[in-house]
Amino acid sequence: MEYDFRAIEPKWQKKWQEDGTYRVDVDASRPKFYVLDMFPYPSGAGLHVGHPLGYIASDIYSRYKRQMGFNVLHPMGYDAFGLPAEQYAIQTGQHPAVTTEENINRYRSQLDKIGFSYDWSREVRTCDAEYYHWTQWAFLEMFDHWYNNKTNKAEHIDRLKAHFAEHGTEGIDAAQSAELKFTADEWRAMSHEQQEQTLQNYRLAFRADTMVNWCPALGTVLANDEVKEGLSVRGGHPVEQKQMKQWLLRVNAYAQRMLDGLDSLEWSESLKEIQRNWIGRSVGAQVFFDIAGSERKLEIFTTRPDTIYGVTFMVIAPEHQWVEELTTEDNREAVEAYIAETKRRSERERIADTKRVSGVKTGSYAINPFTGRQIPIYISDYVLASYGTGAIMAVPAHDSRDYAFARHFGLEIIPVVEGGNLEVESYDAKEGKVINSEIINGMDVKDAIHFMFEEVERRGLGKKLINYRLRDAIFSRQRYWGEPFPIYYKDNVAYRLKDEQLPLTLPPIENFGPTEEGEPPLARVEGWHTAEGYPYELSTMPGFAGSSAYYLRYMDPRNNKGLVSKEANDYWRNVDLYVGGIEHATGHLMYSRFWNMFLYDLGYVCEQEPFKKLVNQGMIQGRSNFVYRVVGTNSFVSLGLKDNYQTQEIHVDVNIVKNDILDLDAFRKWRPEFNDAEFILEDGKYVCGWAIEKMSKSMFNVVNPDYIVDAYGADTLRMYEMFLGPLEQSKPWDTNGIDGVHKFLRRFWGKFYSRDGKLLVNDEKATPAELKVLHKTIKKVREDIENFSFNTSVAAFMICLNELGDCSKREILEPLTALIAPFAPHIAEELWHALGHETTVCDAKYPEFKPEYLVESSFEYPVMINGKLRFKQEYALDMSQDAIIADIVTTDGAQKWLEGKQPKKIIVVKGKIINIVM
RNA sequence: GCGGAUAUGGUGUAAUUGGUAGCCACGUCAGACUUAGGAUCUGAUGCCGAGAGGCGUGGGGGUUCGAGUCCCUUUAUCCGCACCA
Repeated sequence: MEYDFRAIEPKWQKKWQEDGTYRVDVDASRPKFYVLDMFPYPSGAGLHVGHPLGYIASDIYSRYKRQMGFNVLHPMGYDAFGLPAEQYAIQTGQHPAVTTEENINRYRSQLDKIGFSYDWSREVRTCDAEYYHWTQWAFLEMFDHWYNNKTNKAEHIDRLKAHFAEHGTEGIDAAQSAELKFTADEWRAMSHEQQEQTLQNYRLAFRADTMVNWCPALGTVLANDEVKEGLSVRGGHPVEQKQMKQWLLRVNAYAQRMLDGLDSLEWSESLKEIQRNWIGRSVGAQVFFDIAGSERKLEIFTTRPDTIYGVTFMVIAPEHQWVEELTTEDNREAVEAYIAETKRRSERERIADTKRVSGVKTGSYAINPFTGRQIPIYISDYVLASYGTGAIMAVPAHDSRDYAFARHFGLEIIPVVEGGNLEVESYDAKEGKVINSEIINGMDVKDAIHFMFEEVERRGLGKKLINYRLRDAIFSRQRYWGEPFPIYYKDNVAYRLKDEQLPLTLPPIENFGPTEEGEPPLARVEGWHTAEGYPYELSTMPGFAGSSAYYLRYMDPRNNKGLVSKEANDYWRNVDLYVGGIEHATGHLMYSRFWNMFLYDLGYVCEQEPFKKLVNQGMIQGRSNFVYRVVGTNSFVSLGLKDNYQTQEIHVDVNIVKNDILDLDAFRKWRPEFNDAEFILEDGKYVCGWAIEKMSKSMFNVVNPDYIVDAYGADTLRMYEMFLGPLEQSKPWDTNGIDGVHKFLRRFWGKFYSRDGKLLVNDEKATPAELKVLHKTIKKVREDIENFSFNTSVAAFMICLNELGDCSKREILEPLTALIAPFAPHIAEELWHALGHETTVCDAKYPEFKPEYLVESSFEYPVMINGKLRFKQEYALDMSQDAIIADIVTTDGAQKWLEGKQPKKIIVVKGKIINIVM
């Protein structure tokens, strides 16, 4: 009987679904394990062969953990709100809800064919009202809370109000947009509107005027992680800086906790490093500089207070709030021109020529608080309004940017640290002896920095400050297809809806574009206001809103009283294993951690970190194939002969090429213009060229998993994707090796059934050699699964089969079937039943490794390492196989050690001792 | 510029973690069976060399009895951040 995967796979998929094999529930009697995939955005293109890579790996791990006796939560859902669906809607007029539904159905049918062990009863979709109810709820909780730096957690806004009423800002250390100071009397004297305005300075979800990334082409603002090199990540449209009133999340409040939390996580070092960079903690000093002839003090931030004696000028950003004030009459024209030009240049242009030095004098002077000297204040776009205070003290001798600026404008350069050659470049290193600096002369730079932190505070010039590059997340999008804000406005004050008014559902709409006045699409909806007629917020939430807490919702997806019940959360706690792409490092993975920590502060969840262990699967690139058309003809020349002709390279659909050999008939049928194509073959074959490129429709290199499943079966697809190489590594999809894996499954089948369909399995006793092969495989595969080294475990299965020869003994095959089940669940299920089992193989105990089968003799043996003898307890796995037993010991150390001892064996390789067996 | 990662046959990769480099596959070659093969099975296959033998883990150096693995240096590729004061 042949291995008929086309019959087997649908049969078991149907059975699993009918039986609810993968349904899980809270079960206090068993340990839990939570395995999560990053849920997909259901795009119109469907899944390609790269998407399931991570899903297969996590599925193998889930199934393995389940067989190990864990109660495994392994859910799946859809991140269904988002820009592409809306863009598509604008183009076609189709409602995003309709296209999203279609896409989801397509995804589901593709996923189902691969045999995943998802508990689909827990499916969530971020665009369902019953789901985004809890996204809105979490937002309102943030609106109602502020961050207390003293207790280091979020607290209710009412406590803050009460404090203000009694003590004003005295004694408050809060995460805030701007540092405010007022007394209780002043607070009480404020109008309601003013008080609300003030509270926005503290709320964790707040509304503020900020500089935002505005993308005119998309008609919306974008978060920092949605912009790359001045272009939008989605669509690649130019992005400009613009002042707008927006909702924001005070992510910055959690910067330190998010930084500290990284140490406890089992994430790759590179991913943690990306997050550390993104948080961008830097310790420095806030220093106020007096301005000549003004009451004002110019606030700057510096990490190098030790160089303050070398400050010869100041620079403020073109967007700095005091630009106007600091500009003197005779410089006004030049300053205005400079600012106009800066505005005209896009963010992208600014980034592109960072080498260009530009700037303009304000005409004002600051006073160096340590030297008392007057120094000019400049405006330049190399200082960013968004970092620190938007103003710097310039030390041209020890900062390369200040150096370039000083050189360009002929400003003074005073060295204050010994080292480097200031004729050529600045000396930026934080090491050396301080000079020309009165009170700190002769100190080492590192000591001087610490000394100056204290000195600045002693003199009342400022204080030591920790600055984070992580910025508060802009939370509103001027779009339709997202979660509505449960917010309405009255007298220009934002109010929240009551919990029982949630969810505020997204109203239907026909025209998805912005209005003529440039307002978001929701402005078109008549009746988009409360019962009393107060207008709702018009923008919607960004893509990351829905994905920030979805892992919590899976724990209790149908709960209509809360995001997740305490019971469910106490049991499932957090995600033990999270598998997904590294592209979410600074987006989703940051926001989720923030969101989770916030809910943790409020006591809704019991774990501070959402994702304990995280594995980033590599990207699967496309492998394109080419044919070579002889120029001016319709004949195509095979790769090896193409140099004899003048040819033109044409992408050919990889689905009609196998092992780089072109299917000629399929090619002729592929496109009308190739109907009468002729071929110049080598060895009777047409060999195609190839290249590694991004998987995309236009390169005809997209491989649909459905196609692989139809041709080889889901089990082959699963094992082959794992066999391709290490999970974390990016690699091109290449179907060339798939036959090997498929052949392996056929041979595995062949152990159970003869060609004429007779069951070969017998109850003969297995030999020690066969048991050794089996247990060697069990040991290897179990270790590999724990290490996410799935490619080597697939290889181990193949070796096992090679070594077993024609053994068809139940004693061997039964554990082997259970062992392979996570990788190839369909064939394993079929064969498991052929062995006479009634229950599903998913619950078969995962075979245990018994070392006694591997060991002929177990002993401690010494190994020569760097002339020292080290003892190792090891299993003697073929240790002596090809080694030579030496008669004479040649190494001095070994000879000394061996005096008076009787070694059994001395293993020598090429005349050198490898180990000594006593 | 800063930070991180990677580099092994014609290809994807493996290496008991410092101990015989190239496991397992793909591909290629040869053979068997077959009307046939893009099926199946068997064998060979790092490179040079007829052979003995020599050379081999991006390049150069070092530590070691012994290095793909550790150290220094250099090159290339990929990824992240980037006027962050």
